[in-house]
Amino acid sequence: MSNDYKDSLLLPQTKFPMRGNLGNNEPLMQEEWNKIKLYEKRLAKNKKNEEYVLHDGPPYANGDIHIGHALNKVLKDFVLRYKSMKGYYTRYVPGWDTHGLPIETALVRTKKVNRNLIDKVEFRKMCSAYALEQVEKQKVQFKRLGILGEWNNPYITLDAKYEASQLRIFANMVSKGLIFKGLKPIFWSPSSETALAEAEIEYHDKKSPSIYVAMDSVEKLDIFEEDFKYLIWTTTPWTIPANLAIAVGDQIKYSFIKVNNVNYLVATELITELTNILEWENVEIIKEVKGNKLEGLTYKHPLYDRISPIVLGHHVTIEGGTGLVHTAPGHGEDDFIIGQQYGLDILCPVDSKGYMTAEAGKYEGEFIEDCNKSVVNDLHDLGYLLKLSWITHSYPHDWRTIKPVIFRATAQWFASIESLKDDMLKEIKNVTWYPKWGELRMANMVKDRKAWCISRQRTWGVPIPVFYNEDGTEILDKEVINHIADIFETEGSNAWYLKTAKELLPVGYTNPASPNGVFIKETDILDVWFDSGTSHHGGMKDFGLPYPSDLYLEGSDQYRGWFNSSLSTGVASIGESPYKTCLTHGFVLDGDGRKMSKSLGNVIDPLKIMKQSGADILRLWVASVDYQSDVRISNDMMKQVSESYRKIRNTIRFMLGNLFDFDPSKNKVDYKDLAEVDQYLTLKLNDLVKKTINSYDHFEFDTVYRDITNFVTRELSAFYLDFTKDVLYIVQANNHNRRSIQTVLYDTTLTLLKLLTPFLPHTTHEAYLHLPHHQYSNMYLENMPEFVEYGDQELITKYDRFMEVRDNILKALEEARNEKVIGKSFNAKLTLYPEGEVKELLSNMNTNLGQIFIVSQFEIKEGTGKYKFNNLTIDVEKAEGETCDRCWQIVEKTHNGLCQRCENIIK
RNA sequence: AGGCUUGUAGCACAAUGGUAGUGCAUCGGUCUUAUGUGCCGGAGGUUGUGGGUUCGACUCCUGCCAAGCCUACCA
Repeated sequence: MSNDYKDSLLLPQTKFPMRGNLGNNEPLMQEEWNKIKLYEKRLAKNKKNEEYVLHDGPPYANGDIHIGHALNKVLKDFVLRYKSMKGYYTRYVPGWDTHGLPIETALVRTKKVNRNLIDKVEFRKMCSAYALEQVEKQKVQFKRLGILGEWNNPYITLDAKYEASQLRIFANMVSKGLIFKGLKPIFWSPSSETALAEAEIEYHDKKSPSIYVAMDSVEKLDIFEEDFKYLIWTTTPWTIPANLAIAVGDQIKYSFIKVNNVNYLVATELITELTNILEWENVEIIKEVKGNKLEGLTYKHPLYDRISPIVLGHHVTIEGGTGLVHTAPGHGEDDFIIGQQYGLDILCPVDSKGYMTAEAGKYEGEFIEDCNKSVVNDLHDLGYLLKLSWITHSYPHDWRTIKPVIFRATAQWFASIESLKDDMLKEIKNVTWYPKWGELRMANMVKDRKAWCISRQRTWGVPIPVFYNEDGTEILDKEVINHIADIFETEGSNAWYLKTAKELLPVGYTNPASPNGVFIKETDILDVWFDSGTSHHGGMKDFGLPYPSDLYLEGSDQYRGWFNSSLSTGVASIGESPYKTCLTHGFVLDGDGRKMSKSLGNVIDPLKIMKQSGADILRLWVASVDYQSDVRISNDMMKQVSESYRKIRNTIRFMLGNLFDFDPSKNKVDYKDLAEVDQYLTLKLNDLVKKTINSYDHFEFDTVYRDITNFVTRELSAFYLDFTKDVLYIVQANNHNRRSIQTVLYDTTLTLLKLLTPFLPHTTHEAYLHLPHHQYSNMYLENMPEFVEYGDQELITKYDRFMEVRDNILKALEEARNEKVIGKSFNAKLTLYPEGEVKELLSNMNTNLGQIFIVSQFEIKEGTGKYKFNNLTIDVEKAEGETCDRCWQIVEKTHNGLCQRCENIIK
């Protein structure tokens, strides 16, 4: 019986299971890593080496992590693990962004907190507790991904130390004159008397008056020497008192038209529409003029004795209205920007409750809705109103009171960007950007940037540490702010609310503008982008990490966000970008390339994937995609990645199995003594190392993934591991050929485990523990393999060519199989008839070719065979003879069922 | 509307301006000494689309379409 000899074979033996069961095993492994302090161990190993710092961008502490977080953190772990295994001293301090509106609203929603009734400090304490809960939750989820770092020593923007650090940057910027106060229109809710953030706005339909108003031109023009009126349209008549300009589009064509002996100027393309709406008859088009010719002309305000200019506005369109836009810088974002450009006042004759102020003249005291009526009536009486109708349109409302909101200019704090721009642009050039277009995108963004509004009328954040004097002037004093920073550092920012101004100011502080020693505290807080934007200090320098960091790695939305705010504050305070390299990843879309959303039901949950398939599967997906553009994820893709994972895992398992009796310290064969094909494999592996290290260095993880999987499938599984079985299983344990092959397998296994550890840290560690005579207690303590100069390029060239010839031979064997000449290749007798270059090649092959082709009988002869290829013809016949019960080769004659080779071995 | 980006086989990715390839999936075959495994082979493409430059375009230019990020707009 053939089975009798099975025990005499050296079949693979390993306890490394075929299935990973990652969902269950990974958490146990992570616990173990935590217990043995793996992160610290690796750091200690690199202690004396060069430092490499990836500074973590803080995720917002709210909700479960989503697939985008997973992509981000996994990519970071790839970099960190790779760099660590390269020997760099690579600390990783994770961070969290914990202030801001979403947490305020989460409390209001989930904990039913009534903001109007609760004490400010009490509310802030609740926010803090909630944020820290979220941090802990996300921490667990991030760790589940297999990310190593200082999870017990993170930077959190609500920490007292962090807040203090942030204020010191603010103080620094104050001392450089970069912080100033100005007016800016923002969403304002008269019903709740508060500023609103965009997130607190709901859009509802609202019925509004729609009015067309004619305003008298002051000048007559060379090209049109008659009086005329500028025609504007608005749905907010109450803003007419604040009108300070009319905006036109510079490329839009306008026409002077005559209707019932009155001349109007309107956009040419809107004449027909307006004729209908205004029920005009006999419209006479007189002259056309381009918008840019109108700039600088003036008109009379219809209600006041005021002359205002015609200005150019990029926002002006001909999609509706008249093509001339009523402009009130105190009541609209664009109006405001144009106002800035033209040096207009920011007139805002409306108080916090929505009543007109004295600046509105006769309308003082009227609520805006009433003012609408008054203004319309007056315009009508004065003959400036051409039409009043009512329209229903989508309009912003206060999400709580469901009452309409208005745009209202209010005093805000700004950080000057203008004076930093040149330095920022210079720094952008010095940063290395991945992908390359990042530089362009960033530069464009910075060029367009206006002053940064850093104040928010909220509660949950870092207070702006400014006091007001008795005369209303603000105290912008570096020393004072640093003093506040010191207080925050020990007491936290609640001190701002718990202490009086006197207690907060330095002892004995006086100011000429406050002769009675009375000071008022600012109530605004800092924009959360200022929080996270200063993390290069609070989360980096303060942790003993160098400035600038080596790498920032975030999603492409952060060009506008964190990269930008960090660069601003970095250049402002240090004069240098906080990052040397900036690497961005795309967004995760569904299988069809569409954005994920709850309503579409196409959201993929990383926690679920990890539970079902494992973090290593998720990580391998990250490795497999071109993350620098947008990436897709779908169940099909996860299936594909799982297949790929199984291939890798099983190949490693097979190699481990064939190393069960291999001790490198005793059995290792020197390179020069390896069989030729074993040398070839060593060289191919060496090439893989070179390519892979290079790809890792350039953050090209998908190339690493592809090169490795190709190597595993082609070089190993389909070639080397297939034919070497005839040696590994059959010959004596200590046979030189066998040890030679095992040397390659050992080298290959260890090298692959090393190269794969950034991607599959759980799997490689598990496999490593099953690798006989491994050196360290943990895979992660190994270093990356290094490229070796063997100087044997000729051997590679020769074998690469041979592999092409091999393809032909395999084809011939396949055809013979289709013709039922043979089944498995061991049944075959293979005869080659090479010519020319192939003949030369084969004669140079210093190896057992029959073994490589896994045939029982092999010959090279002169002549012509049945299967024809370039410079090679081939015959495949059924091998005649008897099958050896042990090695299954067909030989001419067996003794007791064994071939000569096996008989010798058994003895 | 503007800035930036992406579009190659079912999927993931390649291709100094020079015959469109690799892996996975699929289909067919084969082994059972890697067995929830291995090996071999086949099929699969007007490179989103219309123009242009060129002897020659996946590659360069341009219009359009689709998708994504960020701005802005809705008076």
